[in-house]
Amino acid sequence: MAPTTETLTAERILEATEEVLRRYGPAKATVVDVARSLGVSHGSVYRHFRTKAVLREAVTRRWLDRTTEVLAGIAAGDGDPETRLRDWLAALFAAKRRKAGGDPELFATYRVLAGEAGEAVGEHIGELIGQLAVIIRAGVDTGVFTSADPATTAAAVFHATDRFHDPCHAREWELPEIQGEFEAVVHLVVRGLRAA
Amino acid sequence: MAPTTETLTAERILEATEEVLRRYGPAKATVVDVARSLGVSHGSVYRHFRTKAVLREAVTRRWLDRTTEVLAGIAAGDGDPETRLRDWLAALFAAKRRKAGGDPELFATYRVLAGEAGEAVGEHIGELIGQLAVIIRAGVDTGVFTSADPATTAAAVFHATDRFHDPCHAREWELPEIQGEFEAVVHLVVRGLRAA
DNA sequence: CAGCTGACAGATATTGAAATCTGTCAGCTG
DNA sequence: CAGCTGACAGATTTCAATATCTGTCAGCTG
Repeated sequence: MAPTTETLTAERILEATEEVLRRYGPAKATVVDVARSLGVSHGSVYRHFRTKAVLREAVTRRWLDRTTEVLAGIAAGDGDPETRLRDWLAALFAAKRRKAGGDPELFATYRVLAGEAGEAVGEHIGELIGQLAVIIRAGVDTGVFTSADPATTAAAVFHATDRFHDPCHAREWELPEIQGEFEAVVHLVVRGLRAA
Repeated sequence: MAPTTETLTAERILEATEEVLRRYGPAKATVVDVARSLGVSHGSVYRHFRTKAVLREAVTRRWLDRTTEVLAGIAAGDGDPETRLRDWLAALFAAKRRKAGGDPELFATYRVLAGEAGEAVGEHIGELIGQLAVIIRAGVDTGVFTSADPATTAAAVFHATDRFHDPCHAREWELPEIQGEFEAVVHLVVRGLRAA
């Protein structure tokens, strides 16, 4: 498709793979398609990624990391912890909702990839819970939150809000009442964190 | 299969449909199979259920109602509301986990049916949230809980625990850490309900 | 005549042969 | 000689022919 003289790098292959996935979807995107779009033989792709699964997982990881970075900025902020927590949860929900609603096909594609990816998703969730733990610890330190074990509490906050970030609930994010439900859950969770 | 002299009733058709679904799964269970297992022609089945979709939804409703009944007993209890809430949530989670883990194929079958059913699932969820609202109102009345609007709060409690009852999370119910996660979320939610 | 049957039209699912893909590797090329 | 190619074996997917199913209804049966 686009025969270039440039060197074939892992980076260029990942870019091309993302493009092919966007165009053909997860079921029909093949390694041969990726090679074709780079103007090389598929054997060359296998030089950089041992298998198709490894290539796909690398694409998934990239995609997940983009979300992580944005939220890391909020978690590392220095404002009042309760506001930071609310902002973080709202940002996560908004990002997910935007992706799912804005380009449903691409979102569906990444949902399939995430289902295939072995470690990647678990690690991503671990990072997000780690960010929540930072916020909660900050709250405990300033005396606005209570928690015997911030890591466990962070996981609880993450799971209590699963409905608003786990892709398996994506269909429900279109419902008109979803924003109210989100606010009610956040209200309940924040109350549960407050120092007695 | 079992030609009986008994009258053909909606009840008997539902029973046979459940059996056929259990045996063949949701993809291969046909109206013809149901009729065959009752020893009648498929035209007779259509006399009681206008379409295959209506028949399947009726089966789904039956299945959902079995869960509702068990929990209604707990919700209507007269013990301390916090304990009642904990028991109710634990019973819901235990029931789901037992069904999903005990007979995964049957559970997968009902998951497909629930996905097809239009109103049925929404109504079922509405009933469960209604039961939670009863418990929360009891807690507000006795002064152990605080809630400006028990109906909204009940929905928030239900959604905060989605991870532990929504079938889309069924795979995670096998994880060893799930029980701890459940307890952490319940702890957080109960704290959020307590009167300040 | 109330309830059931079975043939039918259009929609959907199954099947198996042909096409394509994955992953490997010996050898070509710059 | 480092990096790429393209043919290959076995696995997977596609596609079109074939079979089955859904929903209807005129007519049979007890």
